[in-house]
Amino acid sequence: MGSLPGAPMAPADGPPAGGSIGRRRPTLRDVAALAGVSFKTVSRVVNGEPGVSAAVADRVREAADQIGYRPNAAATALRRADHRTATFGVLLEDAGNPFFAALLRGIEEVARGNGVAVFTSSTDLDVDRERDMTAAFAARQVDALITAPTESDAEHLKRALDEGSRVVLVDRTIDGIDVPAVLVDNQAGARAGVEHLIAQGHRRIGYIGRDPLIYTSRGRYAGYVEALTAAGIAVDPTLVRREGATRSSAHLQVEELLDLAEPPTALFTAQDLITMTAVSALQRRGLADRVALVGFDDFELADLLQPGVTVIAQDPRRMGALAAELALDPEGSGVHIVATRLIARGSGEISAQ
Amino acid sequence: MGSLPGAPMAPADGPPAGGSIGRRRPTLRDVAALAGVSFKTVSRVVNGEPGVSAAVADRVREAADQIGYRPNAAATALRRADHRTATFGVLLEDAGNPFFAALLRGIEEVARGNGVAVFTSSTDLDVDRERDMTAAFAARQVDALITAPTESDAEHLKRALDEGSRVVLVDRTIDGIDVPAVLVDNQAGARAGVEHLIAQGHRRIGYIGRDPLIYTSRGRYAGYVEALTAAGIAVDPTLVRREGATRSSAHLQVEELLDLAEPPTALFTAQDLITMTAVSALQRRGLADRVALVGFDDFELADLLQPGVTVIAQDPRRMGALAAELALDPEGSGVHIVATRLIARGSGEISAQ
DNA sequence: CGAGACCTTGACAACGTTGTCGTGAAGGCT
DNA sequence: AGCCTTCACGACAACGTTGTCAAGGTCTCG
Repeated sequence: MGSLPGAPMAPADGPPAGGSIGRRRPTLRDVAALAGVSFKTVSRVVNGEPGVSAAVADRVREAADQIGYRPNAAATALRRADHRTATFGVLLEDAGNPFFAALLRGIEEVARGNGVAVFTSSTDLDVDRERDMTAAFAARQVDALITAPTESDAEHLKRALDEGSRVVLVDRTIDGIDVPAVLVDNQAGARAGVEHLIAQGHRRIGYIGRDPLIYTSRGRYAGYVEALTAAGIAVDPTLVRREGATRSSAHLQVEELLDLAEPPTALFTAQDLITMTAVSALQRRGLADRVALVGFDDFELADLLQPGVTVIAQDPRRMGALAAELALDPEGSGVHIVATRLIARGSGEISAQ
Repeated sequence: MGSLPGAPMAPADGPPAGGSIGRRRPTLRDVAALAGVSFKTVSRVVNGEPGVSAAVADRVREAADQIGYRPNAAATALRRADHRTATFGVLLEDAGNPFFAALLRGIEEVARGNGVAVFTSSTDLDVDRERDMTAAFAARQVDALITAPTESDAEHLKRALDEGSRVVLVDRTIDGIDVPAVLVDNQAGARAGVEHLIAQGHRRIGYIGRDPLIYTSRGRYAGYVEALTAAGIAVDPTLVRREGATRSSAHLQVEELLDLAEPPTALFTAQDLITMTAVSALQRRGLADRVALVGFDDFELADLLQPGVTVIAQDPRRMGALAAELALDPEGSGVHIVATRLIARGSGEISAQ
């Protein structure tokens, strides 16, 4: 709409008084004029480059403080040979999910410590949105894109690479692109969880997970199968539900499992939201103390429920921090596996019969 | 304190032998050369400006697609008269807290719908960090800064305003600056919660909240006092704890209240994390069914605890969306109050005695 | 004391885009 | 036919910064 610079609402005097009067942001030239040097010298001082005498440097710094000079990020990004912007783009499934929220915090922390600002966006597994936001971040020349990719198509990421951004995968990986990644051994984690249930004597163990399209979902299901197979238990397809994308559908699937003629005596839930949903369904039926439950992902209050919920915990904050470090380091590479651990709280220790 | 320009060390970028430095990104000129027009014409087509014949426009679009042209955001931001960057900065206390996470999602959603990218950072109530990040976002010329300010000093926000960013406050407000805000009536909400407890016959109601320095904390405490006073109950300072900043200290304070010679028969907790902590402490003592509890903020699983936790719920997603809309609209102004509502789940309906 | 090396500083050209203005051609009107 | 307006397009400056190079001064050393 309004295309011209907004009409001056208030004649607010510049932050630190003096210097430039207009509301125009002070530039290198303004500082230079005040300090009586060339603007290039100011640039050198601001950037800590050598070749400026101490006396001049002090004078310049004083002038810069006085008029409140702050470098223009756009001009810097435009002109710099390396095109660095001190900016990351982070693309996760859902910043509202505690797992991703913690992951984001881990990234933020490392980024801030290095003077890097972080763009965020949630994809909600929408591939178009993912592509759009990748493009939006690439257009803004992020130094690195840290993403938990939704599907197997890597074209948009390749393009971001081509345009000079680093790419780091987190939580999920993808074929056809060679970039650093921070992952968890989903299969081993899930296997440990299911083995834990088997150790309590369970043989009919239900599985509720998300769409196999999701990377983590595939690994966790593989771990479930592996644990059963290793124990000589056949995988019973009627006990497996793999469409638990949303909360309500997960609820339905727990109900279905419990309604079977021969219901499972234990459940393995492959994600935090599904676990919460399962707890809800079990409680509603008064089965929370009878049906064992182990969930992938730790979550707040898991220890305060009755019984406490046994989980395979990840360390999302650490995963985020690690991903950010890989993003910062031009040499960073390889697949980094962050350990999971089983936290027994009661629900997973309910024995069969 | 990393700053945007001037990396401390200039690691000589990849040896020329490295070779994999991405191809130069195509520019307006590249498209122009391919289409056989001037680069200004390409600019017009890309921006949908009038004054280009349909035939030429088609040719230009084709050329742009062919070489994968994407506008350089830095150059645009630098050159545009209005300095718009289609970028917001969001500065909240903690993106890991479910309340703020939901708020962020609300902002994201509206922003994405309008082609705006969102910078995020958590302050953890650290004023220095808040200032630094405000500066970092302002340096990147965000169109708007949406923030839940920590303290009463508005200087850094005034400066962001001066430098051309809009500022929108959310969840908390601050004196000495006239900008739009999205708030909740903390006092009315807390009063409703405490009145709910009074209606169950409670007269010794403990209060556990955060530092009065925090805006929301002040309003909620005022609501507590107001409800008691209206019911003719004197405020007993021994029942009031207002330093529950961290989880562990909140735990301590619940313990202290319960250890009193005459302990409270009900608790009002002024924030989600404190409420969770209180639930934990009550459960550990086996008092969850005897001491009533109402908390400010709704949270995941509140309905699955035994008993379910009665809360004063906010609508953080809506608050975020509203804040983003105010940020988008150059005419947006005023203080917008989003309603709270009491959700009874059991813990708040435990009667005295 | 002179030559070269070094240090400090400045002039100037980019970076990729938008804003302003100019120009030639086409079209409308008298 | 002549003049004015409109249209399509291009030339060019400018945004605020960094990279390159050169100028002038000082220092070192033979």
